[in-house]
Amino acid sequence: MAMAKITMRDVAKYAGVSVATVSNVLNHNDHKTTEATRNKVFSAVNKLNYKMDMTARTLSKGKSNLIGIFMPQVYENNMPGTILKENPYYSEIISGIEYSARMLGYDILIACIGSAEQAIELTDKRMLDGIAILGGYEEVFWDKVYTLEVPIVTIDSYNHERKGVINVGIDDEFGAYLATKHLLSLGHTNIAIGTAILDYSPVNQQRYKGFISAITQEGIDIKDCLVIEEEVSIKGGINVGYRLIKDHKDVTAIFIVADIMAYGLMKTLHQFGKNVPDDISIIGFDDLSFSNYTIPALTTVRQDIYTKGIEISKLLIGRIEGNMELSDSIVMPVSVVIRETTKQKK
Amino acid sequence: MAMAKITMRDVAKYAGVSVATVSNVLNHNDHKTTEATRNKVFSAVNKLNYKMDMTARTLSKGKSNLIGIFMPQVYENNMPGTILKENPYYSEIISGIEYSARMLGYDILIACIGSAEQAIELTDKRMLDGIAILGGYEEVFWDKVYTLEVPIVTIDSYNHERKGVINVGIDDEFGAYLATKHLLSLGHTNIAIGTAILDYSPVNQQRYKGFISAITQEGIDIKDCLVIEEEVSIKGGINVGYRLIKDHKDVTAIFIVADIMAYGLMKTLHQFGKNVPDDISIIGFDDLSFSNYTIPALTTVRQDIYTKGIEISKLLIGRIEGNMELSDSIVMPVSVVIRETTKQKK
DNA sequence: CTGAAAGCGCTTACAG
DNA sequence: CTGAAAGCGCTTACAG
Repeated sequence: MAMAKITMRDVAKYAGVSVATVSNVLNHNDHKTTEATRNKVFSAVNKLNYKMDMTARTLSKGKSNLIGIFMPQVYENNMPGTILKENPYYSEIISGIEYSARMLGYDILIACIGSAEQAIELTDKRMLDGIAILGGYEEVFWDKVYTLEVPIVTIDSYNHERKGVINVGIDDEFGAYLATKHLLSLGHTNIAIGTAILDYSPVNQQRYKGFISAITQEGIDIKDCLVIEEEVSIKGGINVGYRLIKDHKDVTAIFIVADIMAYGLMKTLHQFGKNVPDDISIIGFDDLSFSNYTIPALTTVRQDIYTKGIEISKLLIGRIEGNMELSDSIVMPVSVVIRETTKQKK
Repeated sequence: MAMAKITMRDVAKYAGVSVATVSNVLNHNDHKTTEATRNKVFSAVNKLNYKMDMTARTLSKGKSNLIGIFMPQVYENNMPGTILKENPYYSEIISGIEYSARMLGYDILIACIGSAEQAIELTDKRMLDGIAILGGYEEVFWDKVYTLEVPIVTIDSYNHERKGVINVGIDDEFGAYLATKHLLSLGHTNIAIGTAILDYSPVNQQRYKGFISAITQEGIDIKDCLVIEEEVSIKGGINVGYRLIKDHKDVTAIFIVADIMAYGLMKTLHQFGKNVPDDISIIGFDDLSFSNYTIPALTTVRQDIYTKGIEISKLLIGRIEGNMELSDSIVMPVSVVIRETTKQKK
């Protein structure tokens, strides 16, 4: 039953040429072959339904055409999980990375990693041509990962420059500024911010800066603004809600740094009988595809997550292939999309 | 800068043994080596920080320890996307597959595929040891894919048996039966079902059967029940809502076959000023992690998606490794979780 | 332009 | 128990 595998040898024999020539034809080293030879080879390939063995090619070229997408292994309720499962942001971005990589001739290996060592090991043992790293990690993680000699692209990182790593990010500060401006323009003055733990999140430090600029620019004392730091997840958003309800009945608007947190926040506010946006206006960040469908629909800062994924592959592969023009870090645009969770202050 | 790669040769030399012996030690062919030899080898491995080159190993063993997760390439608004991005069901299941595979020593390659040929090509060229196929496809797709000689596990398939392929599924019929029973127990008699296009979805044919059983058992004429067929997505759910609003003001409860559709349905009903559950009760299917946080929280049929992913890897790898005891198709349990979208009929 | 040969880093009979 | 050698299916100088 198991048919013998068709190799280049078979193709070579069938076409009446050498294995080296088949290789040259298939690798489009056209200056090394004549058209007649190429035709013979291609027709043999079709006839025999030959498929290149990427494993052999990888071993011999030292290049796998495989890129790794690494993301943090997380635990909730003691169950191992992944950021993939927790936050649709990652599904959307991976979707873009995969599509674009495939178009460029690369396959995707995904893995959740608990340490830099795991990332390094996988990269080495699978001979990955490059890796994209999703999620936030501590400084020491990056120090280790950066010893890898393959191209790396980080996403939303703020400390890549020192190592010459490429990053695909957005203007977090400006996005937060716009969000806060929007709240301000609606007449709100008692505005809170719901954010990730700032000490651990450079991204959110940027967003907080944007928040401060807008607030300060309006002549409001930033010290009067409530800052609530919680985990970036639905549960984190729920907690933001509790803390808001508990002591701060005077807050009329909140900028919350992730749509996923906004979902949790809305849930808590609803539980406590608060109406959004009548009692409190909310603006999120990300514009996850679901945000258009919450009730009420979430006003948020939009970033084009899928396109971000596409750019990640383009840059990473650009660098892998030595195309340095394509290999600079990029900052993608943000904009606010106004839906139903923000409203003029009463 | 680029350090020379450490290979088995280096380890062998350092340990003062042959490459074959290193290989035997590392592959735990313990009956072929003495403890003393093993110790020498392991300490050389540590000393040199040797990492097995999986590419070489794959080529030589014909086994990659790589498994493929394939899912459909979809398009929305002419943009290429993936089911990953559209439906959290897939993120959750992939999360489980990845975790379990990793624990068992396998890595994961993901790819969106537009045809059976792509699946076959990837499997061949990457020498995948086995594949998990997510999503629904036409008969002809399966006919082609089943020519592959590696183990395959399908998810929620109803036509795998003829080919001896393993499947991980749930009791769709029973789940739907329970859902409908729940609605019935609340006094509803005019119950609709929102489903995928039945002709294309064996899974939903099963669910429809469960719906029919419950309805019929109650003495209600199934012909009086509204059946609305739409795509499984938020947009599909929105359309279910439109169609429900348009002509069927007498329906007081609906069973909708996917939580993701329920989200869209709730959105439409809200837009038209219908209150859930006061005006209409909704029960979904899946229990996506977000379903606990919709407003109101969604009553639904729970399946443990993450665990399903874990089982998929276990079965697939079990079969890859020839452990046939572990290799039967399994049907995982379902249960209804009552939250806030269903209510006693007024 | 084409081919013979060595090499990529492993594994696996086979001899000893 | 250990090692020399062939082989997995490619690519890549090198000769011709």
